[in-house]
Amino acid sequence: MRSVHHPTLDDLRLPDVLHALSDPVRLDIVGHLASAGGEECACGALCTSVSKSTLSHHLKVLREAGITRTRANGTHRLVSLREDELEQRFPGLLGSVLGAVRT
Amino acid sequence: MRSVHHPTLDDLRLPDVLHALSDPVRLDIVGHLASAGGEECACGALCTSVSKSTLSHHLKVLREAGITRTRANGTHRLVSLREDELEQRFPGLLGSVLGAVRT
DNA sequence: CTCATCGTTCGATGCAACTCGAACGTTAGC
DNA sequence: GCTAACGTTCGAGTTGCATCGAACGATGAG
Repeated sequence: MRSVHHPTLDDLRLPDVLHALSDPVRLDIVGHLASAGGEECACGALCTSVSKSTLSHHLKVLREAGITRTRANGTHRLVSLREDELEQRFPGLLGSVLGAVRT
Repeated sequence: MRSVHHPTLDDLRLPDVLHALSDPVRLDIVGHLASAGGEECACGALCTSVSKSTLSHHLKVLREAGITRTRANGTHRLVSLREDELEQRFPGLLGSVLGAVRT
């Protein structure tokens, strides 16, 4: 597959991150990823409420905002949270969002 | 003046708060309010890069998301952050955003 | 090689958001 | 009252975003 682009930490911008997190579907995806802890979550398992093209779009938004990392594994993709990196770039942000999402 | 509506803490929703914070102009406004500490900031002093109608729109978005409080004082309005209430509803969220905005 | 699976991309659609200027209250002061 | 200052609301224009189905590539299995 063609390798997908992941922004570096310095390229992350706060408005983009907040915008990526402001959509209920994406917030749900991030919540699932967080509760999975490590690296996993094939795309199809992340959200069943939207079509696969819509899901692909949301994963792209999250990836380009720097929130998730996607790597290929055979015919499917594994998506994971860039939790440690985000903590370094925007300390406490993801943690507080994840805390708030469980309400 | 007709009193404006402010949502109660229970009515605040995370996606709305994140969306309100995802716009650079509004993020700038929130940053100014935070650096002011207490209650002040007449609307006109918050942002000079947009027209007054646009500024009014952004302040409405912030207010309806539960991020700011607006009260009338004669011919102008005083806007303040609902910092303590937000901390209670979404612990750590506003603090981490304010920390990230100073970058 | 062929085929099924998984995900991306494309094109289109509908809706929401940002922006502005103009017009409209509201209020304070004269 | 009249006027000036401040902010909101309205109408309009432009843009961006979420969503879907269909078509396309890439990969592993048989």
